[in-house]
Amino acid sequence: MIAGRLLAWYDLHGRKDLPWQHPRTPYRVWLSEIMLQQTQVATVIGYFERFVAALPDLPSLAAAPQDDVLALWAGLGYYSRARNLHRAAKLCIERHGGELPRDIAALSDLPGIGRSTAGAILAQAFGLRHPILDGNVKRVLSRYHGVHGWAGATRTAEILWAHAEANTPNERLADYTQAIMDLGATLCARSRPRCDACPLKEDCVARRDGLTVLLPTKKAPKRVPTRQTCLLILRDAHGRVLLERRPPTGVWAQLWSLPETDSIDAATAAAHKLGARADAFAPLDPFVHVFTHYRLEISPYLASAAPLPRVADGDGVRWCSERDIAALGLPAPVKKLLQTMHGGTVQMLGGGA
DNA sequence: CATTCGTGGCA
DNA sequence: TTGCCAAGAAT
Repeated sequence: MIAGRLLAWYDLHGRKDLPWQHPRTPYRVWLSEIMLQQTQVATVIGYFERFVAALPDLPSLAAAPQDDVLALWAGLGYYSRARNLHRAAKLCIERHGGELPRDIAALSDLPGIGRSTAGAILAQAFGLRHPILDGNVKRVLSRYHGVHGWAGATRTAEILWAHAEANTPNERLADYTQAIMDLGATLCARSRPRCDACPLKEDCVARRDGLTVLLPTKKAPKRVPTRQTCLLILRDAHGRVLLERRPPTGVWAQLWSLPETDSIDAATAAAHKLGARADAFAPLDPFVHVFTHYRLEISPYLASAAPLPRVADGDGVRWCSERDIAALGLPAPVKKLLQTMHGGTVQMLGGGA
């Protein structure tokens, strides 16, 4: 059971001078919880003090013009929080006699109050036994219990909520709730946690297994598709290279680039269509170019080529010297490929180090 | 389940 | 400098 150790630690090191703790009225706790959503304590304090100075209780908030509420919120961001807060205050006047309800369902039904915020209000304002699961608690619990998986996934969230529920004590709910958040905000920080000073270090799974840097699990980046293509370097007797203007749409639109084919089998025909005779394509080292939305595996092929007698007249196709190429706007990976080749360091597949 | 919503701090 | 992300909830 971690509650005892957390409370003992909180008594010595916890934050007990936050403005919403004195006095700790339901209205002030609620307001602070909304302001603290996705926002750090240091940022909130000034806004909180100005807000409660202007609107000290729930009825005054409910009666205030929306412009006044938004003005007090200006700069804090996530302005739907302010609109929801205002709406919820009016709903409390209508439904709950001008007070916040002590019932988890009724509380969660108010706009802007989800499961975690409702739990925080009930525990801190009323001393009721309800767990919370904010970012700090997710970090503490995923490390302490060794829970893998992104917290946004349904299954992981279920596990973390179950731990949060099981760890919640029957007494000192306000202090316990503040304690586990304080631990997450100070010692059990995202980077460089201070495990040596942690009251839970003796049986923390992440610390035992050296997993503090891996937990909590980050959201897996979206898998970007991989595409493959062949770029043809057709070089004539003068060292010139055949370039082709790319189509008006798609990647590298309208830039000059190397001729492109889906597979090397189509290379000879593609070259002929562009007005060049070439065969014996030699593979160079493939490389990867990463776009925001996909990664492109590029397989370059080199061949000696000659312009056909009926060579294309330059519209969309041209033979370029090294100097010509330098003056054109080539895609970065194509430019690099040609520079590498001209530099003489090009590696043939299977022949290099 | 992914996206959107604001701003400031920090690596 | 850029990217990540911090006391989430609504859609």
